[in-house]
Amino acid sequence: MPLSKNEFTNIHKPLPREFFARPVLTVAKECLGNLLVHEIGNTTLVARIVEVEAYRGPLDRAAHSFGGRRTERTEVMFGQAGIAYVFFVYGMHCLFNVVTGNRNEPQAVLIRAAEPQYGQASMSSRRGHPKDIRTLTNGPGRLCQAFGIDRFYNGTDLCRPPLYFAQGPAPRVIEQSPRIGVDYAGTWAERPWRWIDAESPFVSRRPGPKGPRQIG
DNA sequence: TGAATGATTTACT
DNA sequence: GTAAATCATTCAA
Repeated sequence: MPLSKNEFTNIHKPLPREFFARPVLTVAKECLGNLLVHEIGNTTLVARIVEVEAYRGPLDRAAHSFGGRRTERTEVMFGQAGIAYVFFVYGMHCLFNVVTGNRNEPQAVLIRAAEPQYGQASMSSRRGHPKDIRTLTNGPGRLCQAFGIDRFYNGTDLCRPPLYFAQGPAPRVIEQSPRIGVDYAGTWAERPWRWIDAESPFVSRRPGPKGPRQIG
């Protein structure tokens, strides 16, 4: 669905730092529907966020900052909100997060999937022209590749170009479920800290055995 | 200095 | 459904 004229005018207005300087569970849910914008080369890439996860900090076994672990990699999560936390995993993929909360609260929102709005051809090219356009951006690694987000964006400010968030249309129905791929975190992995736009075909995984829970 | 491993994706049975 | 790809980060020694 294309953006309305009003939504289009918002594309060049980055969300302010105050949006991110709130508890991670709040920010994660409110990221849904907002736009991820990347001005790269002569192209502007825009996609509507439809799937996120919260990584809550020292008490969350699934978070890199579990136990207050502060290393070169996790350092940006201890800083101010609105900064990118991008890390490299499995020897081949980058994952994109935005830091939330106050300083010294090492928490972040993982952006897992989005719906392309503008610059789809550029995304497709970067992804190797897949047949199914959903695979352009329906996973955290795929989204990074489509958007040209690499590890060098770690620590950059997301409250200004070239990479930033903008206001977009909120989902009509939001569902939540356990986070993906963090079973090792035990019962903390079962906390329903994944949120999706229930009506989006770009969500990375369909409802699990028990299914996500509708919350509005 | 070395070994283990991972907030994934892809190809294949 | 399962397995391979592939390397920065982490921690132990």
